[in-house]
Amino acid sequence: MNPHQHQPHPPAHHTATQAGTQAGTQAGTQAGTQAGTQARGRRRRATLLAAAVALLTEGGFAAVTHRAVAQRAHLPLAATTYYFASRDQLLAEAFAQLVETELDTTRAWIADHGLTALPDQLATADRTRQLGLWELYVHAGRDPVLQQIAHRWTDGCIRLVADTLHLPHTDPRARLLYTTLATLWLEHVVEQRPLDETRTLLTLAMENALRPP
Amino acid sequence: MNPHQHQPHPPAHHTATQAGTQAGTQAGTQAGTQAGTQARGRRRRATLLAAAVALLTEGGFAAVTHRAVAQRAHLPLAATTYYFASRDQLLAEAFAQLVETELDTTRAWIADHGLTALPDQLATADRTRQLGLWELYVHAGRDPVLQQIAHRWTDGCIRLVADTLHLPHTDPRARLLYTTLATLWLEHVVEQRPLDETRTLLTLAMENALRPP
DNA sequence: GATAAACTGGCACACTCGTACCACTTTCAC
DNA sequence: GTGAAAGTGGTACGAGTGTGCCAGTTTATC
Repeated sequence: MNPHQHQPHPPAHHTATQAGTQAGTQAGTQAGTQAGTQARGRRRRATLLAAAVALLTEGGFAAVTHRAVAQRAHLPLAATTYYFASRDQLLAEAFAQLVETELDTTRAWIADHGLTALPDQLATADRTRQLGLWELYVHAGRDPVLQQIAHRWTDGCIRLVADTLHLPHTDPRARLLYTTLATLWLEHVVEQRPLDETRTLLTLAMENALRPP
Repeated sequence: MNPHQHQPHPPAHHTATQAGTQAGTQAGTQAGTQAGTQARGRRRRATLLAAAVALLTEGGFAAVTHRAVAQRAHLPLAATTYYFASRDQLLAEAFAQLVETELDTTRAWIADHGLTALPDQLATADRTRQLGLWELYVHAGRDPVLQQIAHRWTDGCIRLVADTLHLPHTDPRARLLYTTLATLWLEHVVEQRPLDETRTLLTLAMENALRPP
């Protein structure tokens, strides 16, 4: 029986990414059941999601089709509609996961190398992956659910900058530095501008942001 | 006879936007001929382009299909493939035109209201239009031709900021201010963040950028 | 007028897409 | 065990896509 016939979605196979979307829909049904069977199902779902992220990374979200995802995950086509209510939901979760991974990666990188070395991370990082990320970010403007994730992403980045500079999360200096950072990053990803320029501008922006008012 | 069968593209019905793509392809053939016939053709091409821009504006570039463009322009389907070698070319020219229009609009607005009032323009402006614009900007990262247009767009914006501040085009202060501006703009378009915050941040960024080093 | 080129518009091919459908097997609670 | 629920996978439908094709018409040049 396909669970999407009349209900939004059954299993709790998700990371804490789309909490707001379906919290509170008849919480009683999923009480004691679904424990053993779903171990494998959960794995399958994760495989599909990973495949979606990979495809997104390589070809933008136009590449994330049910068939492509299924093939990539070595699973039958119908598995995609079984574990995800629609393509939109698949995309949303892929976006959320991508954002989370990206934030973690960057956080670790900054902890190791410092903020000024960020341009070097740009050079190293997977450009097409970030292209997909930004693609989804802009696309998020057309979809309320995605918009929420996009907002969280920005907030995460701002917090990241603030933490690195040992500033409070709401400090406008961190906020402003992030805006510069974001554009430089986006321009690097889209236009592939020379790295030297980016490096220079970033240092300048940091000096600017950190000198006393 | 369809001109796209074996040649890239025949008529010179284009604004000076994609100069690099087909300059120098047998310049002799289009000498004295094609002057009167093409008046109407040129108009049709422009109509199609306008339709493409409109669709882009409303539904992102997923909405720009041959059929949709043709219907919107009240022209037969085949006209789209006659005047544009492919959908990609249509998108590229639509992007170029959108960029040009947007730059002009913003220039005029700044001339009238000043740079600090830019957030108000954001509030007024057509959000979905700019969503389409940014969509194409990011998408440009995957296509060399579009990438070039994207680059020109950024340069145009930077120049715009520099001119407004009466700074030389290469002044890093203008460059940096633009980066902040761009992110605030993008965030407004995608995330619909509160306008007050944007206003405050912009003023802060301007003070920051303009005070002496 | 005649000839060639530019242009027109209807049509269909070959394809991909999201998703519904359904017979089937596995797992779990009793 | 037995029956219900969860999970599986093959298939097909209907819609929409880019684009090629081609018999026509209009226009420009001679």
